[in-house]
Amino acid sequence: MSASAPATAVRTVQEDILGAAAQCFMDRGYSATSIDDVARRLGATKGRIYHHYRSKADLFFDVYRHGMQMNFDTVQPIAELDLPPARKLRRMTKEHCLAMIRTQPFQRCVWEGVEMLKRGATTPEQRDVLLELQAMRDNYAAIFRQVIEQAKTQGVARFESSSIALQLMFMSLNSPLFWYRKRPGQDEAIINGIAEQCTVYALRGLGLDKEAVGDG
Amino acid sequence: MSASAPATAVRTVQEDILGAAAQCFMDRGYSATSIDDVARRLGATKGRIYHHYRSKADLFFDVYRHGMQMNFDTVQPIAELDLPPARKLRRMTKEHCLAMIRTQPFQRCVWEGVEMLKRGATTPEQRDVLLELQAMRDNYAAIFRQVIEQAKTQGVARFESSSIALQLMFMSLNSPLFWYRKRPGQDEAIINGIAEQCTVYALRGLGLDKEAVGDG
DNA sequence: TTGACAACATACTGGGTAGTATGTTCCCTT
DNA sequence: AAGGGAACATACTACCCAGTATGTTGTCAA
Repeated sequence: MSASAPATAVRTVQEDILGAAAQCFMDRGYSATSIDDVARRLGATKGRIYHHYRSKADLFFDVYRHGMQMNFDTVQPIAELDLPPARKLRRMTKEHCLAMIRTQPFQRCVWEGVEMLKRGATTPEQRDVLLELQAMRDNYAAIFRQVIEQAKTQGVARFESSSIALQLMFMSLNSPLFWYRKRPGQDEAIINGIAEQCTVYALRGLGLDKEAVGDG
Repeated sequence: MSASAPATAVRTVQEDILGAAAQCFMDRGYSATSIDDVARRLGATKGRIYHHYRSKADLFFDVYRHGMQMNFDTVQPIAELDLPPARKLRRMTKEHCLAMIRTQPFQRCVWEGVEMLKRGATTPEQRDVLLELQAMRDNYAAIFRQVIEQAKTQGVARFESSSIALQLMFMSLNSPLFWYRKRPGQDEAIINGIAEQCTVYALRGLGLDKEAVGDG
C-alpha cells in the first residue's frame, strides 16, 4: 500500500501534465504553445513541468507516444481475432475512428508529430525520438495495411495503390480530429453516429461491397 | 507600355513574395516561420517584405486568399456547366484534387488558416480578415455541397449528413496535401494518377454507383 | 540637374519564451 | 528529531523574432 501509493500518485501527476499538454498543443499548436500555457492550465508553474520533463519537445513526444499507445490498445485486440478480412476491417476502422474522437487532443499531437518529422526542423536528438515514434506509427498502419490487402486479395475490396488507399482511409477516419468539437453534455450516441458515417465512407472508398459495409 | 510595365513588375514581385512565403509556411508552419526565413528564401531581407506587407499575418492572409482564388478559378467554370450532377461532381472533384497537388504550398496555408480561425488565437483585426477568408472558403464548399445534394436527391449518391459527407469528401481530395512531395522531374501522368485515385475513393465514399465513378 | 519617391537594405528595440538556478515545503526514513 | 530528498514555486538569463526607424540606391518627371 505504502509502496503502490507513490507509484499511483506519480502516474496521475504525469497524466495530468500529459492531458493538459495535449489540450494546449491541440488548441494552439506546438510552436505557439508555451510551457507557461500548459502550467497555467494545470494551475501550476513551469517548475512543475520541468521537474518531470527535460524539455518542451520531450513533453510533446510523450503525448505523442501516449496517443499511439492508446490506439494500439484499442485496435490490436481486434486485429488478432479470427475473422474474415471485411468484418475485421469494419471493426478496426470503427474503433479507430471512435478512438480519434475520444482521445482527440492526443491524436492531434500525433498528427503534428508526424508533420514535425516531415518538416525536419528538429535537433538530431529530437529527430531520433521522432523516428522511433514514426516507426511506432508505421507499425500501427501496418496492421491496417495487412487487412486491406487481404481484403483486396479475396476480392472484397478494390483499389490501385495500397499506400494511397491506406492514406485515404486514415484521412477519412481521422477526419473528425479537424472538425469535431467536444461538447459538455455530448451524447455517446452522437459520437457513435459520426464514427459510423466516417467508417461507412472509408469502407465504400476502399471498394467494399454493400453488405460488407453495412453490417455493424 | 510604360504604364503596364510597372504594374507587371509589381505583380511579379508580390507573387515572388507570396510564393516564397507559401513555401516557408508549408515547410515550418506559420508560427515557426520567421519573416527572415521568407526573406532568405527570396535572397533578400526583411525590408523587402515589410515594404509590401504590414505584418506577418497580412502576408499569410494574402497567401490564403491567393490559394482560394486559384481554387475558384479552377472549379467555378465547371460548376456552371450544364451537366448531370454525377458527371459534374466527378469533374469538379478531380480538378480540385489536381489543384491541391499543383498549388500545394498555398493550399497548406489555406488549411492552416482555417485552423487558425478555429483556434482563435488572433487579434480582433486578424479575426475579421480570417472570417472574411473563411466566408470565401465556405462559398467554395457551397459549390460542392449543392452538387452532392443534387446527386443525392436524384438518387445517384447516398450519405446521411451533408455536412459530414462534405468534410469527408474534402479530406479525401485534400489528402495529397499531407503526403505528396513534389519531385524535380515529376511526371504529369503521375500527378494525374494520384488525383484519379483520390477522386475515385471520394466518389465511392459518397455512394456514387460504379458507372458514375468510372467515367473520366 | 535636381528632387522626390519607390524599393529596398541595415540597424535597432521591445516583448515573449525556453531553459536554468535557486529557494521552499513537506514527507519519509532511520 | 533530524536530515535528506522529492516536488514543486520563484527569480533570472539569454535568445529569438516581429516590427520600426533610418539609411541607400536607382529612376523618372519637370
